[in-house]
Amino acid sequence: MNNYLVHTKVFKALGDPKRAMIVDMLSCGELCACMILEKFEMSQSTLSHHMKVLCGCGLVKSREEGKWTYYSLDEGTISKTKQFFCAITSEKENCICKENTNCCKGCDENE
Amino acid sequence: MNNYLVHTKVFKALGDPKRAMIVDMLSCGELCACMILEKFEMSQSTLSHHMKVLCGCGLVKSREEGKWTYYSLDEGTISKTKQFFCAITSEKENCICKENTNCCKGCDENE
DNA sequence: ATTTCATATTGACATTTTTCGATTTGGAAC
DNA sequence: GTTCCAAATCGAAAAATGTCAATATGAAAT
Repeated sequence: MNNYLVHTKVFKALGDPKRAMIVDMLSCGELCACMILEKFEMSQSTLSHHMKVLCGCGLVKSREEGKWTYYSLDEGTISKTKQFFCAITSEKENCICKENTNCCKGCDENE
Repeated sequence: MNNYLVHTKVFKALGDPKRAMIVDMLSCGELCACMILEKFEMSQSTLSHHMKVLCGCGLVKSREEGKWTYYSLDEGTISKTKQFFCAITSEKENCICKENTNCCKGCDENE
């Protein structure tokens, strides 16, 4: 009935245009932080923060190699998020709209 | 190359678990504000604010009837958002990762 | 016209987010 | 072991967000 939090974290991450652009960039394959930074007008620490948000929600994976960090999309999270998006936007048997009154009270507090 | 803002606004709206739940509820058909309010532990003014955010990004439509306001999902926005999500997460010919350096500077300022 | 009821708006406050410059960490190259 | 460089973390400031109580709006019923 819950774990909305897990999926909405992904949406929140994609809710920032710069992060959505970073995801777009990574769609063709992994890139190191410095490559991404080159394309944007933002400080290195800000980029690092955005990457942390993207990794934190599971949308992006990171891989260290020497002094470089390579980022790439996590296909598992992507397909789960698509499923979730479809689920909440399409009619279904066991919809929460059919549950008892107050079913949603407190559903969003960490799992 | 841009209008990321239009779509990320939808993600931002879905980035709040309560709003995602509201969308889920509306997936089976329109509901009036009081019906939605019944299911949640939040004040009436807070709900009204959340509905404004959902309508503001185009995900939800509102219809007034007497003193009631009915809300329903906007299928057009839903399918456009799905398309956008697929676009930024899958490899493509004209990906921004292939564009010139600094292509993304300022792309996110209102269109 | 008054009252009632559903919803929107306002004003305030606490929390979260975005951003930066400065500093730290840790691998590579010298 | 120093130096150099990529990236992460820290600390702080500004902006945005979530929330509520109080008030306003506006349609319906009396």
